[in-house]
Amino acid sequence: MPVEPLSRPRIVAAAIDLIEREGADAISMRRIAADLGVGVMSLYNHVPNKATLLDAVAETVLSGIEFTDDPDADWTDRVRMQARAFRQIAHHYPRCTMVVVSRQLQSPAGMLPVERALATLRSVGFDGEEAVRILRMFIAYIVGSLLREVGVTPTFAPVHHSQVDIEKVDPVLFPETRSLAVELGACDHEAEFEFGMELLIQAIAGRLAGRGR
Amino acid sequence: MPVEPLSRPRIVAAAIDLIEREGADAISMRRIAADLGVGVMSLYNHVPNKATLLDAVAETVLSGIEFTDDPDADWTDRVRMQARAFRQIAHHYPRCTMVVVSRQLQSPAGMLPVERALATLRSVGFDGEEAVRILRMFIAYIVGSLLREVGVTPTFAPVHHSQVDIEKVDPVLFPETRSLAVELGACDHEAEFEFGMELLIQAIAGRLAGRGR
DNA sequence: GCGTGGCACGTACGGTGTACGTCCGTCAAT
DNA sequence: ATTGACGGACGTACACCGTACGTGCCACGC
Repeated sequence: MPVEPLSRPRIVAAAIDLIEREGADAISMRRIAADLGVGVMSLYNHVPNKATLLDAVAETVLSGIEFTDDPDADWTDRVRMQARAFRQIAHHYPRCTMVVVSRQLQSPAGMLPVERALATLRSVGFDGEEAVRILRMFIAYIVGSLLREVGVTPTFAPVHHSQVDIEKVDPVLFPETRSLAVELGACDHEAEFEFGMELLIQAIAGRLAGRGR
Repeated sequence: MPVEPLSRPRIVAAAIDLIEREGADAISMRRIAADLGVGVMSLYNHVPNKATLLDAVAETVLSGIEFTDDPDADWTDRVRMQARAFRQIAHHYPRCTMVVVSRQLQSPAGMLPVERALATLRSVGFDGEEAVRILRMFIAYIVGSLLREVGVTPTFAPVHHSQVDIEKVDPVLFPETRSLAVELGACDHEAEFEFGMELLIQAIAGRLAGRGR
């Protein structure tokens, strides 16, 4: 039986699968090869080294983003949709998120979202420099949010939902932290993300209005 | 001559030093021990394992933040100062930044900035829930910004200041990216950070005003 | 004097990424 | 049909990693 021949996409897929099953730390060339039922060194016929394999993982994950842009919609809705699409990767590939954000890559997969966002911002009336700045700000916010989301479940450890043991914090040194312990302990990532995003949209909308005068 | 006895702070300092000199990837218990002129296993008398050593690194770096809070200043200035203080770590310890943000820790070092920020926000009039949300948004933005700043110099590689080879991008597929290549290539991190921060402050100021009516 | 406990250290084991050489199946040119 | 080249799968080997474990030293309380 001719098993599917080894190929770069198959290797990348196996890597993603392994990361999602056992976490980013568990990944190794030997484990990937074993999962594929193949010798370790065979991988190197298709991938130059581990680092570029991880780059390929990031690129593949990123290219899985589904952008459904409606040019007729309100521009704020278009921004919302694009930001949410980006965040979706954290749900589809939670364990891969750290790999993606910790590795800046220069490829069409990373450029397409950029192109879409710039087009949207420019169509609203922002000039080039502003569009780039606003985009960078959005990306920083989204990346930071994703890091928080995945950071809270590094290994899907026992729930441990409160970051800090309430009893342990000194009420005189940290009065606010103490009194807000319950709010700090719980975190509805979805709501949190939407809250910040709305604030950002509102801020750039204000900037747009102030610019029109 | 009685060389300074081995101790946890000395080990942590050596680790930070090593990371700053050779990058986060170069760190290993053997290298740290060698730098200290000491056997590898001696480290384990003061540190249970590598993971908690890195936690200690993060905590030490974080506790180096200098907060100079002026309770009489305008609250927007106080927020500005706290955000900038946080970002300072990326300048003092550029190579350590990734270690810090990729590791959520629960310790006074991580809690003090939180306490300060919450106190500031509450003093302005935000209720607990809002203060936590706003703080989380700010942290997400700052962390994302720091990641961008350190990501651009992963190994202090040859300048390589333009993320993408302008010639390589297809002008029909990526018209905006192409026409904004120069803006995308250059990035004044300081200005970029300030821009986003001002937008955020403006946004929450607007929220505060709207809340007062 | 004599335990005793902390600390530095060496050795060893199982893991990692990957350089290198070898083997074999396929295909082109003779 | 024979030969030659070549690409891909694979095994071996090396340097390095984190760390469990045992050994020896030295300063201390009794």
